[in-house]
Amino acid sequence: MPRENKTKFAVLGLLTYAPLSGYDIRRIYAESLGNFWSESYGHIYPILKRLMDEGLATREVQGQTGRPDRHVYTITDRGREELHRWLAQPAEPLKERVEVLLKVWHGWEMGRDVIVEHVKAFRAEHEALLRRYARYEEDLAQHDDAPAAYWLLTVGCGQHVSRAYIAWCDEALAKLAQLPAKPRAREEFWQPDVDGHHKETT
Amino acid sequence: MPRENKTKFAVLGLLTYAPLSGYDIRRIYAESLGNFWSESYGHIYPILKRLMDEGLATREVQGQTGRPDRHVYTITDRGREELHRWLAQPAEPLKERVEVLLKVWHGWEMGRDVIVEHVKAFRAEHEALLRRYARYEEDLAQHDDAPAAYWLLTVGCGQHVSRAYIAWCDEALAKLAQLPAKPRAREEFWQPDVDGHHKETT
DNA sequence: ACGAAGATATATCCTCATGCTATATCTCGC
DNA sequence: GCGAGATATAGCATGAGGATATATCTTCGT
Repeated sequence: MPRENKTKFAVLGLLTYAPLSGYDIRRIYAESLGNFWSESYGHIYPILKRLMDEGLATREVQGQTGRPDRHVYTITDRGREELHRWLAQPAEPLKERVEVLLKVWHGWEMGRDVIVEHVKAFRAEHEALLRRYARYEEDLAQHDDAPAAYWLLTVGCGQHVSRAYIAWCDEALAKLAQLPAKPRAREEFWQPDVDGHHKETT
Repeated sequence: MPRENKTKFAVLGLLTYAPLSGYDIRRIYAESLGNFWSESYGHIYPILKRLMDEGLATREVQGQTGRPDRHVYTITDRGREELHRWLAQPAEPLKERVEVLLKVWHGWEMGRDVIVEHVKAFRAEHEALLRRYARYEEDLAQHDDAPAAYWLLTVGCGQHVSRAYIAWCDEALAKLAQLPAKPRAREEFWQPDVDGHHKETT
């Protein structure tokens, strides 16, 4: 079975709350779903068109004086069914690409100090995220709609994860401080292990 | 500036440790880098070909009796320079797509119990990951090469994150237990807020 | 001894995802 | 009155992902 287009469901999901245009969706993304679901904005318009073709949404073109027309999409009953079908399915396992870890992994190739900088930057990134989560949490706390309870859960997840990353950064920085600073000497290791004593050159 | 092909550097990075074939790379991925860096195997062979075209690696074809030939790639000095150039650059900010959170976000649309199942499955996924990390950590602890210190750091990160996810799951399950089970009644909320009292129907 | 299952090995295909860019006009502050 | 930024839709090129094709050898159970 081919992979499902997740963007489709993210967009469909937003349409359950109100009829929206592509531009609206993009804006709402940035401040809510964007916390845990990266979206390619260039993908939204094609998806909206497809939703219409498949009968999962209807489009109403609102002519505006001066500005380009607003294409407002409304979810249909079939669209809602399709969303429910997906929501009921188990989520696929997480696939991560943590670039900073790919760099850390090659630490010995580059030398310690470069890695230290990467880890520090990563730490700063997550401190900024935590501040962002706190702001969003405050916003949500103001209206106690039932859906907001679920939205708050997703924010909580981001907070747990960012705190974990920060804790790891601190731990990693402490460990890095005890490693030799020099990068590898070219033929120093990973030789077929015949003699059993390949030490680093400090 | 266009986006950089990260796969290229992941592959190039592995080649710094030994000359490898596409098949080798795929296998090594699965058990080491795969912990934090998902790779599309269908991408590895084209990348290897490109590395050769760009003079970043050389290829040696080892004819084998019976089996297909092994194409073994060796990194060149230019390849190593290219890798170093990338390693020195700051990592791009993390972009996540946590599918389970996208489902949780729509919890009110589906009803509580479906979400509870998703969270439980997510929890199990990370407990399995933690077991995997523990095994890998043991393996690494056996040979105390200098590069292994960096590899251990990446494992530590995975452990922090998985523990954070598990903690969040427990917290979320407790909170979910206190929410009403019923999914939303269609026109119950997100109306333009004229009257200020839209309650859920429990 | 024989077949099934799985490892070894390279490669392609199609779709999804991403980020940049194009295009056009209005609004607001300076 | 002019530039910066918001409003609005859309296309393009490349990166990423996963299923599948192909072919042979090894290992294990029966």
